[in-house]
Amino acid sequence: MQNITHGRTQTERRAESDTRMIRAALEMIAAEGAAGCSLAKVGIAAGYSRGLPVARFGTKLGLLEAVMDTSEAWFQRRLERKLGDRTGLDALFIRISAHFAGARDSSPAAIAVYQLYVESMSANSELKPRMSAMSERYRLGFRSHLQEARDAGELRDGIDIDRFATIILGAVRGGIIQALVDDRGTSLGQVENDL
Amino acid sequence: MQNITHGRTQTERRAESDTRMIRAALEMIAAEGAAGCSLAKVGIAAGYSRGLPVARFGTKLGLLEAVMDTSEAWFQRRLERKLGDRTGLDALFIRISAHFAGARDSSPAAIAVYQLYVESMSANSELKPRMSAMSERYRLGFRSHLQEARDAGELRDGIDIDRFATIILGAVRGGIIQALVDDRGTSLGQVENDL
DNA sequence: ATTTATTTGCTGGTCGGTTAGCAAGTAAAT
DNA sequence: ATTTACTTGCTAACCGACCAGCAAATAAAT
Repeated sequence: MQNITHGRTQTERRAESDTRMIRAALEMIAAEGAAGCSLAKVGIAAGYSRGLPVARFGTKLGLLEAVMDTSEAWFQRRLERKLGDRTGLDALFIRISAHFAGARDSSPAAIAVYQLYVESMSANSELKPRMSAMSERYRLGFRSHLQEARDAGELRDGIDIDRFATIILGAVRGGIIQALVDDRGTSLGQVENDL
Repeated sequence: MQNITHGRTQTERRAESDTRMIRAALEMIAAEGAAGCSLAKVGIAAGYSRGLPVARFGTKLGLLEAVMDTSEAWFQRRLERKLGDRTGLDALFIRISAHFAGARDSSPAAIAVYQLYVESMSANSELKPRMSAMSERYRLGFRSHLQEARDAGELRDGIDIDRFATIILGAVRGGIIQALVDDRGTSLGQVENDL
């Protein structure tokens, strides 16, 4: 292909408009919730027309799922980079820290995911199975480190690692949500330290 | 007043329509979130016209605040009845349990409050100060029991009761939200036990 | 290499439905 | 009779979604 002056390939165009719309949706969800993130506004905010998001994602649920895809991939990359090859309690703390970090530096992706998560509590029930799956994945992440820790003798006996993983995930989420409501990160580091 | 046949007093009429509308709003918020709770639908669901909620609460925010008033009062009564005159760790556990209990028996009031709480994370920012205040009140509730416990020597030294209260509240809320998303109360009792 | 055909990215008009809120009216209590 | 509870008619704004069609990119034909 020549790509002489300003002509981009169709694939490039599509990729750019996709990422720009997802980014716009991310910020809109983080700022105003899923309800405040309308298809039309996303298109305009991304620099296109109000019709494009529906042409691309089909329906609003489609847009939200694309948002989830992107955000989860983002967090996963970030987490794996931080984890390296650590295991056990060491890895556990890093994993906890990664959850807090996403919210602390106010990454729209992290906030948007939390927003969608809590909204799936009742509304947007179509996202609920996806959110349950995500929770279970997170929980298993904690659980695997607890397992490693127990195998390595880092954990005192008589600890139900399934329960413990659930509690950790709950506490982490509760702390983050609290910090997001009580105006963005006053005591995030504090909570993070005591776990 | 005579109240001869079937005529109720104006105050009674008003009180009944008020409570019926609040109750309808409560259930609607618990089921579909604040966005899905429209003024018109509340009026109809309460057995009146679509216009009454506006006539009574003025604006949607007014309705939501009335909902919060009712729910907080409801929880407060319930809590005080359960607490009795207990103090210290004893009271702490009861207070924790009270939070879980509200969600476990699927009381619309409790669920609606959680819904509004998490939604205030970004949307409906007009409710945010109110939610912050509520959080602080809850946190101080836990803190006071921790204080009593420390004074009574029930607590080991070197514990920052402010931090600890924050963590407890976060963990409780995280656990409840988790249970509400992951389909209503599988592991609520579990989480409750381990605190 | 140039023209033609086809696909694809993108726009904007439009429709049906829902929303919050106001204003004017009716019914009921005082 | 007058105040108060409640209903109904209405408006303007917004929503998700469908659609016809333009323009740029790609493929096929010459």
